[in-house]
Amino acid sequence: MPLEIPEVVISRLPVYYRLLIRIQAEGRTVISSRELVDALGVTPAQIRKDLSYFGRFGKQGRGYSVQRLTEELRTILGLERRWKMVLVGVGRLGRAIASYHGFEPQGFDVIALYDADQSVVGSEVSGHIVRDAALLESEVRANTPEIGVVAVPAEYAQTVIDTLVRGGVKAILSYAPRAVQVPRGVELRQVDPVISLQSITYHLTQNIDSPPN
Amino acid sequence: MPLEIPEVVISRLPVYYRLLIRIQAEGRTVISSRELVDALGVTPAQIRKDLSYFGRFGKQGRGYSVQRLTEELRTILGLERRWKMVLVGVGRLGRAIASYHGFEPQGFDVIALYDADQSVVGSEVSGHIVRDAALLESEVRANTPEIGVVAVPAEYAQTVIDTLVRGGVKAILSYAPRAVQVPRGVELRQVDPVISLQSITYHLTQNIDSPPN
DNA sequence: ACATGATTGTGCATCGTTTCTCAAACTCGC
DNA sequence: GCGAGTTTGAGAAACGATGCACAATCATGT
Repeated sequence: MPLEIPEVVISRLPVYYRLLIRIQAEGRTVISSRELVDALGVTPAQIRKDLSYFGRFGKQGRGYSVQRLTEELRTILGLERRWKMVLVGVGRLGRAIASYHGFEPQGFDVIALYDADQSVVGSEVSGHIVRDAALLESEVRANTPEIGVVAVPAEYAQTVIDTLVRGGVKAILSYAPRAVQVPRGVELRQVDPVISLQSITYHLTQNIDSPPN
Repeated sequence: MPLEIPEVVISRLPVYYRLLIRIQAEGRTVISSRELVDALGVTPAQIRKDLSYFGRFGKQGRGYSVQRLTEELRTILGLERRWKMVLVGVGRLGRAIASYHGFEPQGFDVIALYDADQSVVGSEVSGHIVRDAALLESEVRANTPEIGVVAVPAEYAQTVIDTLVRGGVKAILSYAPRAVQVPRGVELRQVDPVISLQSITYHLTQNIDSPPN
């Protein structure tokens, strides 16, 4: 059943989920697709259609129960359990990721740090002893983290990803500024602010005088 | 002329550009759309069609001149000049961004840092004296940075963005984990690893036994 | 000079996504 | 309990993006 759901729809669900958490914290109990739209950049029809791929969660004339919908999305997205991540690369960027406090409250635990540089292996970073990247594949196999986070220099990214995949990781979050490949069945997401900036500058260059809208 | 070019096309150009830089560094002078595909996840036809929105850069029977195409993309994307950015929020995340060495070589300069916390205002971070966020709007107006980078806690993100926009910034790169709004004519990109992870876990939850592909 | 083989640029068909629309279902006030 | 007003869910239309296929063009070797 869930195999024909468009990827764009999936990518919007976490946005809905996060907004609902906030609305719930504000004490609202019911909300319509129309009201959800105001905070997001989408149409009511799109929200309704997106949700309709997974079931009928709303009530005509009323809207959606905030609690019910939050729970449904949590289930759909697989956020009722915790997920284990290993972080490879403990340079400047890796350290920032390791010390980021935004993962843990959302159910994502960094369980180990790896680096190939022997001068940092063995040192402590954010409560973890940095482990030797040579041990990566075997330890991933043993500890079965689901997600590998890659923060190594661009030229090593593909090799590290290949190692993670051989170890059995099923998803990669890459911060390396390079196009990389994963085999079918492995999920890949890339975090790349420079790429984002470079599509921004295209638009800034076009609107030499800004549009009168 | 360039106003009907699909946004998806624009978003792929920086990826092509980055790959071409690497190919150029490797000494290749000519490359076909077919070969470009191997490193990326797209079809040759898509690359050709994407490029054809902007002109005819290839030669039949041969392919594209790596140098010519790199230069064309640099021009199209507006990367022949430098761009000024201000960074708002000098917490853990903001410091990591301020010290990131990946922006400057690509033409993006952080010209100033701001924070509302008086205990960090005046201190030095990555070669800049942190300035008072109360001065943000007037100093943005005076110094005309094109891009505002937002790394404040989620609850302040919208307010900071509104201030940046009032000051005349025409693009926002937001690291805040919250849906935010910008007026028409202002470009917005969001960097949000948790959102990426949450679409990953949807797929990990589906493939309880991995697909046989 | 010509034949062979390669590769572009693009019209067209296909595929996917978004938006429109409306019957059905619900709420609320009287 | 009834009527007015809302809002959902989903089929269908509209829109947009992708991939196919091929004529046109170029390089190369004989």
